[in-house]
Amino acid sequence: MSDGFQRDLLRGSLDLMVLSVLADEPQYGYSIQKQIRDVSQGRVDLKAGTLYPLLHRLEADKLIRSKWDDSTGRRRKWYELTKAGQKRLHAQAQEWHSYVECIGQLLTLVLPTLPKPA
Amino acid sequence: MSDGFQRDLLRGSLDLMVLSVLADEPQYGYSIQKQIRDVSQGRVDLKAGTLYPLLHRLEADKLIRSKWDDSTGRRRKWYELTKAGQKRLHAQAQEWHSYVECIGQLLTLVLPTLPKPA
DNA sequence: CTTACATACATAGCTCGTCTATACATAGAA
DNA sequence: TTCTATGTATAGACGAGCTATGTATGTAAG
Repeated sequence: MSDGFQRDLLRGSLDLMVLSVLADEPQYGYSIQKQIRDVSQGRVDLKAGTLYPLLHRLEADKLIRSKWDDSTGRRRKWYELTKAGQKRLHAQAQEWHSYVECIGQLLTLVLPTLPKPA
Repeated sequence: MSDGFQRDLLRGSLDLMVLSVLADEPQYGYSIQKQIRDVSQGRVDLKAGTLYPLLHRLEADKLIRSKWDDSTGRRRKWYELTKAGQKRLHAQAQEWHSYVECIGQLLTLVLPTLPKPA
């Protein structure tokens, strides 16, 4: 993730990120990478070595499915959510919110003076 | 973490949790574990094999310091934040809020219909 | 009394997601 | 033609958190 967030923060939420950018419409690896980088203002910059294995894992788990497009000079592998992927996305989003709330409580409990999120 | 959150969510935020429960007052391992379990309503239940190595790592990094208390039958190792630990805590809290906001944006951008956090 | 459980700390070894490094190939710009 | 951006891919290293196990004491139940 280059600069930006410390590496381990991503762990466990990268799936959520990728699934969520696929929620709208099918995309290919490189465009997923770019969109996440843009939305995060460059602070989450997935390397190829992170993204592609992740996509392969999601596909192996039947959460996304892929289709090659060789019609142009650039070979692109398009991914889209499966039904299971949509379910997983919603479940993970719920869990994420719940987790955030949980940490937030811990922080406000013991550190009421801590600077609040913007 | 037993049931509750999927394992990788904790990654990168466990340090933050432990540092934050130490912000108030010195505590020993077992009490840290209990407090985190209580605040999270049982959903973050650190195993000994997770907590103690983590504490040793934090101490090796000079973010906390320890002192044995053998005055009672129960040997307890009390930990407290160092100055560096306080700095790290605030930095990590900031980063956490920033990261949460970032993910939140991604979720609302592509999934405006997603259930909001409570 | 002795059995059981909560307390209290510790380490060895495993898992597996993310990272770095490397590889190959095309399109477009300098 | 040389450099950059695009586009996908894998091998190997790293390391945080997990499981399993070990030791030992205080306290309550039977």
